[in-house]
Amino acid sequence: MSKRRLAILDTAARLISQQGFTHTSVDDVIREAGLSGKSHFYHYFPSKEALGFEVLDRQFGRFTDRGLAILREPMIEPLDRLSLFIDTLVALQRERDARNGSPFGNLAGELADSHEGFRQRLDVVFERWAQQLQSLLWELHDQLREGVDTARLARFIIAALEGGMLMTRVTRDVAVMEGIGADLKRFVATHLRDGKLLLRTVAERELAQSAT
Amino acid sequence: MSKRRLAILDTAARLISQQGFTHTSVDDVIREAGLSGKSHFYHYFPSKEALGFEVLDRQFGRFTDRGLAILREPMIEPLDRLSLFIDTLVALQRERDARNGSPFGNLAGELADSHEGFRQRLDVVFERWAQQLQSLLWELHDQLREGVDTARLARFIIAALEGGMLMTRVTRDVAVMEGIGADLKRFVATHLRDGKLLLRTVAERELAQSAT
DNA sequence: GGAAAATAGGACCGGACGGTCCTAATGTCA
DNA sequence: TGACATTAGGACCGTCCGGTCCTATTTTCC
Repeated sequence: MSKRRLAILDTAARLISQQGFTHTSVDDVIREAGLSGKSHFYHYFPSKEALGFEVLDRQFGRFTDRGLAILREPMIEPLDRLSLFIDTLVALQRERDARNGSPFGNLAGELADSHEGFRQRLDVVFERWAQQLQSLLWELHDQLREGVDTARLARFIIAALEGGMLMTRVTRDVAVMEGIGADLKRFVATHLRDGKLLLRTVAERELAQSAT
Repeated sequence: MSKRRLAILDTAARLISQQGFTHTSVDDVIREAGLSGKSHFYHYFPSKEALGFEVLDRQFGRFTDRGLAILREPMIEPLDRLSLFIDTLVALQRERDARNGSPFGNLAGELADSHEGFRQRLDVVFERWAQQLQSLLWELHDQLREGVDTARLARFIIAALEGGMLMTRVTRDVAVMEGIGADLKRFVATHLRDGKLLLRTVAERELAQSAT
């Protein structure tokens, strides 16, 4: 994969997350990526749609490596991993000044009904995400109350997070996302045998670690 | 308000919820509403944007009258009202074959970042919605555990529902929405003093009513 | 009957946009 | 040196789209 190609993908990813797919023109990408013209762009990608698909795939790859990876960290306790993951998404909203939201949620909102190709890819994205969460919940199996539907809980976590990012984007208020993160942790905690155990925040986790 | 005007608004609402605002052209509306041409449309609306704003306002009006109204029903217990409201949104997804999702969430996903006018209107929509939920939670005040942040809980409920509708639209699977509705009820129940009290489903409510 | 609103129909404009085509210079590596 | 990918630059096309303008006819209501 050439450097240019990567630059185009990164530029497009940024523009799409800022303006949406429809609102991002090929000319925008060409200008922002410093290409010389249309033919330069079409030298690397057969169509705008193909670019969009690749951006989505790439974005999910990054998310898998950097975001979902937290869920698999072997050195951290499962519950703390989940807590950390939620904190990461909250922090992401803060960094972006409560703009942009979730790349997947945005594309879903924009194209799920009108573009079957994107819908299917997003379906896969959410399914993989749910699987990662489910794996973590399985690890917690002996700490979980009986009868917990892990698949359902995994989807609920995603829905709450995506809904939270959507509302944060509309209200432009990071506090919304913070509240939802906190509530979500408490909800997960109610599925534990020791019902009173709340998920620790990052700060508390670091404190506990430095104490040992 | 003339009949034509209303017909245009209804047609536009349908098209926008199916294809999104950007993807719905004025010519689409003209064709589907049976207008004679551009001038006929622009006789009633100054611009496509104005049409969009009015569609949104109207849709929220309907939602307030038919959806949020459940939250205010004086003859039903507050908890049952909330349960009914959640069931209503789940049923709506079922009716629509897990398509379309929430009109507000869709517009938010499509335009929150790129169109300030829509963003502000959607902000108001979510705020009013949250206020209605909060009023209901206040009614429940003496059944609630101490320290429950009603504003935060109200926003969480909306986020979970909107996220659920988004995921349902992507997966095309109503079961997703059903699971989220059920989990959401259980989450609300954990805020009650009697922690074991689960929110009743519509069926259970009717059973209980017919028994009295 | 007359004014005003509603309906009808169509030509047209300017801009955006996805995409094609063509030519030519420059770099890269065997 | 020759083959090939990359970079460069621009002309062009067809389509869609929001919006304007103009001219009539029909309906509604005072």
